[in-house]
Amino acid sequence: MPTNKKKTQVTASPERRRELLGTAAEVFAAQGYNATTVRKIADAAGMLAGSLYYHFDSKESMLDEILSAFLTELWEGYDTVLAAGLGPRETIEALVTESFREIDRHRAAVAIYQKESRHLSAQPRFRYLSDSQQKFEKAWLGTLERGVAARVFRADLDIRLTYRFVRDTVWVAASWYRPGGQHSPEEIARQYLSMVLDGIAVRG
Amino acid sequence: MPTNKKKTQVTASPERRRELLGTAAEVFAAQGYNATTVRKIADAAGMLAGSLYYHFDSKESMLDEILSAFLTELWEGYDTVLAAGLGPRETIEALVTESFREIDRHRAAVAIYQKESRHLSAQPRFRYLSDSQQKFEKAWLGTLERGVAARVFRADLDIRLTYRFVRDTVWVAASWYRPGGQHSPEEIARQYLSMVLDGIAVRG
DNA sequence: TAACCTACCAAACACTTGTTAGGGAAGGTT
DNA sequence: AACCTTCCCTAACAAGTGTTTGGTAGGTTA
Repeated sequence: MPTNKKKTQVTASPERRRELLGTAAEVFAAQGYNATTVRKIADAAGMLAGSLYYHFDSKESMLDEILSAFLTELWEGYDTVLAAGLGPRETIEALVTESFREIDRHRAAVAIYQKESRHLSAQPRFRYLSDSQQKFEKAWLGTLERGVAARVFRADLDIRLTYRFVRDTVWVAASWYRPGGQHSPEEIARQYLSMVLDGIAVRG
Repeated sequence: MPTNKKKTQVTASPERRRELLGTAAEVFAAQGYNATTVRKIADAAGMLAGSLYYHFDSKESMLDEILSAFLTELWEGYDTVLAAGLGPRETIEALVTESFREIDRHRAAVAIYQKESRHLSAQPRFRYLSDSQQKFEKAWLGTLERGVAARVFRADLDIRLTYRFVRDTVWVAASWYRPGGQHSPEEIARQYLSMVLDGIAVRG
């Protein structure tokens, strides 16, 4: 018999885990990770604080699971886009669209990631956050550089500034986006791309 | 003799208060408000936790003072711009430039504001955060609408989306901006404006 | 010198925090 | 009927939290 299983995972059902992680993510996103007590999570889930430890072995592991699940799915989509061999502009368009779809699916996780990733990435357990961020930068910055070289993106801008600009414009949307609103993720992506690529000024 | 003074403000010197608020703001910005203990602040200030209460009457009042001081100064600058009677495009340019100057001066406060304002604004004590946000929206959204009417901004974009776009792209900069870097606030503002107004794509 | 003020320390307080241990009810399996 | 599994509760724990109280070294004033 295998003995190295986590004790809390021996009998807990995966569906219930996902359900609880969902409510935990909502509370984390709304109140912030540190301001969220396990009792608040338990309240939102309709149970008592101690009962959470039947499914998870710590508050931190809930956060871990939420973030890593999100990043795993995110990179699935990104890698598909990056492997498609598109041109720079089309790659940016696809990445932005994919990002908004991800915000649509993992709104809470994205919000948490935005608020907490900076000071979490120092912890060894959340090392994968920095790794992801580096991969992220490589993908976006590389695409922008290709675009400048191919003369589809302007060459007179500081490219790192442009990178941060594009990156931020996409992800901060998670702070106000609500699924089921009047705009679909694809529509929001279209408008964002239109602004980033062509600007908001009327062309003279 | 006046008796309605706050007890902790009777003898504390304002200079020392500002000094301590500065280090507190740094710690809040780096670790997050809730994750920051008063002992950490005291450590950073080279004193013991209890000694902070000679200058301030609570941890929350430190946060309050940091945020309200920032917003007061911010609106001083904004109101000057808005009262200048500039055209829509020039108003946007001036607001963005002013914002980056504010980020330069109150980097920590801006970072705190960004992370915490959402869930703080529910508290009655921080009501002024919502007030400020409303004023903010009125100023920016109004200017954008004027610009669309005057045909200097595109009419084919969702204006609320544009507002969020412009607003967010400016303020998230506080999360990566470091004073004394290679770009001055004005230079960063110039490049941001160039991207927002004209886009990053090469004009065909 | 004596009284006073400023700015801090030392030590504790009541409370909240994440977490654990043991138990038990419901329902399925043998 | 006995047993097992799943899922939660009750009740407590130790550590950490913001805050208070009383004291005190050193400078300033009377």
